[in-house]
Amino acid sequence: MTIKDVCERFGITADTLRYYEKVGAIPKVGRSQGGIREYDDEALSWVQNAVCLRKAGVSVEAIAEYVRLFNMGDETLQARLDLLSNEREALGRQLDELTEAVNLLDWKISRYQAAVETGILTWDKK
Amino acid sequence: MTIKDVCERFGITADTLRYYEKVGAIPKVGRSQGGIREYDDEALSWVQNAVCLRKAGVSVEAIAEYVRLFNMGDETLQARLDLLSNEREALGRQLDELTEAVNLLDWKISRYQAAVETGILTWDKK
DNA sequence: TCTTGACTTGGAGCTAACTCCATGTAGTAC
DNA sequence: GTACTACATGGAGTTAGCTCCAAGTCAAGA
Repeated sequence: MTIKDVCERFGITADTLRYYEKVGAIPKVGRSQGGIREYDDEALSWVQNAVCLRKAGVSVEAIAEYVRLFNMGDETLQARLDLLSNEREALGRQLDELTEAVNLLDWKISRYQAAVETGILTWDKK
Repeated sequence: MTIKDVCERFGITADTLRYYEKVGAIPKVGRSQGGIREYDDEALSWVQNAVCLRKAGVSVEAIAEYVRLFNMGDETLQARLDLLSNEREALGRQLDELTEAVNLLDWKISRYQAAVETGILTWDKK
């Protein structure tokens, strides 16, 4: 699979994909004899991992650290577990803050919908 | 209320608060005769709004645009409703991506917890 | 009156995560 | 052989959102 195919599949640019590889957020991808990147299933799942975590706001640095530990082998199992647990916790907090903002917006939107009909914008609770 | 009090209440820095005011993410705050910012209840609720939305990833620009429309008066009711609805939709998508990442991490963590006990890391589903 | 400390301003500096660019090469179409 | 296209690389540039800094003001305390 070429870099173009992978971009299209995940909706990111080739520059981003090369950038992820450069900083280690995905492991080095195999090359053809001409030097062109060739993505196999394993490479694809690494890309998927990076893209999914990035969309949730996990830093490229944290993702790269995970990859680094992974490449060091079995003695880093615990370190990887710790890293994932920390990130998981951070995402849990982010989920709370996102939910709070959604509630705020939903409430405001309900006020505005009423206001567009009645012409009166009010912030009375209830 | 002084800028320091507001910072402590919301867990942000004075620089951030002044920055929000400068770019319009909160309306201009009243000053004492000596030029010092004095936050009243209305100012506080604007700060709360900005902080809550920022934590969820809403851009400072979008927040400032809302404030700008608000200050223009009733003829922008519909525009404000549209803006809020768009941001609400974006947050909904963000919520989905966050949930997906949480599920991914939870699954990986369960694999690693097993691996730390058994010494064997496996990615077999279930 | 002098010092101290918390505030003010405008503007420069910083970081993360891309994004763009110049230059070069490999493989295919004619 | 030549043109074209898609890729490669290293490195510079961009953007959002702060964050820091220098220089100045003001109110309160010794």
